[in-house]
Amino acid sequence: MVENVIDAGTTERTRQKLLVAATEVFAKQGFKSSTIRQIVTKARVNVAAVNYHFRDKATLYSEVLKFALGSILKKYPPDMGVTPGSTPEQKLEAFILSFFLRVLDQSSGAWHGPLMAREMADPTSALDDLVDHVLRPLGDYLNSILREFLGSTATAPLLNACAASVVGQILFYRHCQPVIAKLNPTLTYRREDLERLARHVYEFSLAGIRALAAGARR
Amino acid sequence: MVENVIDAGTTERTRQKLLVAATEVFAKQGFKSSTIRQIVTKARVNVAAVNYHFRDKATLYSEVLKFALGSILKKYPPDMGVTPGSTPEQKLEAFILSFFLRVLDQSSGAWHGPLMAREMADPTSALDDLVDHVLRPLGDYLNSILREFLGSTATAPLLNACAASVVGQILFYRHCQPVIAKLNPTLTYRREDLERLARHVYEFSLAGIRALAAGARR
DNA sequence: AGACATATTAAACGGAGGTTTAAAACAAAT
DNA sequence: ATTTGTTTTAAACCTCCGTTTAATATGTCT
Repeated sequence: MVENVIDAGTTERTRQKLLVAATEVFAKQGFKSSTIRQIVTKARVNVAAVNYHFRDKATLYSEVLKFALGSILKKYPPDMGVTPGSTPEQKLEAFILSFFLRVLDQSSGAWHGPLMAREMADPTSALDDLVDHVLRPLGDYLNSILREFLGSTATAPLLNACAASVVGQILFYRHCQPVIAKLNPTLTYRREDLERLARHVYEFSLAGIRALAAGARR
Repeated sequence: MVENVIDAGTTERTRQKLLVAATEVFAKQGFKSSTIRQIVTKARVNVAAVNYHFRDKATLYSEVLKFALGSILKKYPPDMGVTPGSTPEQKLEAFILSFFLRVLDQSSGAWHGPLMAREMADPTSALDDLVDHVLRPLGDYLNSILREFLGSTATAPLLNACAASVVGQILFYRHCQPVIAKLNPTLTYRREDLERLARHVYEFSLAGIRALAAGARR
């Protein structure tokens, strides 16, 4: 049993290797379709490692989700590049761009987008944490920006509908990516492409919000 | 002919019972997580029935998808209630409302919305047909409406971006329904609610489109 | 009635998946 | 060097799934 020469002595612990490999597999295939044997093969560890270091497959998934979400908001904070004194327009544009980068970042090891998209569309028990710690604060922040456009008398349904309009335009590119790739094969998601898409959504939304603000004031 | 009491001795053929049961199971759980034994139990037929009447699980799924999509477009055609002579505004509003009804219709046996959402986010080999026969024609029709606003000189990227903005606002309510239910538990999807949401998306989008049309003309 | 195609059924097959086990390897401390 | 606790390993276990089989039932036509 001493014929193991593949790696001799990395310092990376097995647990960490499993987390990294599992993140990619879960992001690409979802919880149910991913198999423990796929994960341990990619991590180059034994089949029993998952059940030893984590209790079972579900616990591993939950740990992966927590880890991925913690790092994504650190990398692209919602208020990136703006100060409290910035204009509402600047805040909105920054929110939209950072949102685009967050969900469509394709740099290596950025599996946050696919992971969250899967969790939203096909929730596991881990969704509650996701909503409480990430999505609700994000929505509240967007609403605070929108209130600056719509005035303090704006009704909650109007605020929510506008927030949905902004976020929906962005998430479309994530949730429908397979379809978009077929309908529009030339579309890519490099940094510059995302900035162009973000600018479109910003201009489109700004006009929509201002029109509804004018309507509400009447 | 679809809604019938479950009765051991009805004249409903096994094949039809399988289609109905499979539609619900696939819509609720997705292709991979659904099992043949779940489907045949709900249909009250033998385990071998799927492989006898359809060739295998994948073919059954593909038939389910085809059947569900055929009926939904018949029920809510994209141009419902408008004539070729209608104004662009009327066409756009009709397109948005029919889209909302199509993806969020909650009448019993309406599993089209969840089915398509799953297929878009996590495609099987059936996606190709879906794109060619349903989604591409739908997109072309929306583009033809948008061209009436943006002028014949509008670039393809601008048209596509506007189409994405319109469709994205609608699909948000479908793809993120689990999250929306947690953030905004009071939101319901009765016919009147969908008409209100459609009106919001229409007004929001109309302002966005007109602003971009003005910008493009400059 | 008999003959023939079509449907249905219970049972089993083969494979894959998550998990467990028990032995071996390793590390640190005595 | 021996002990002790932790980690890794190969192998097996057991369940569930999609599919097949071979026998039985159900019609249909003459």
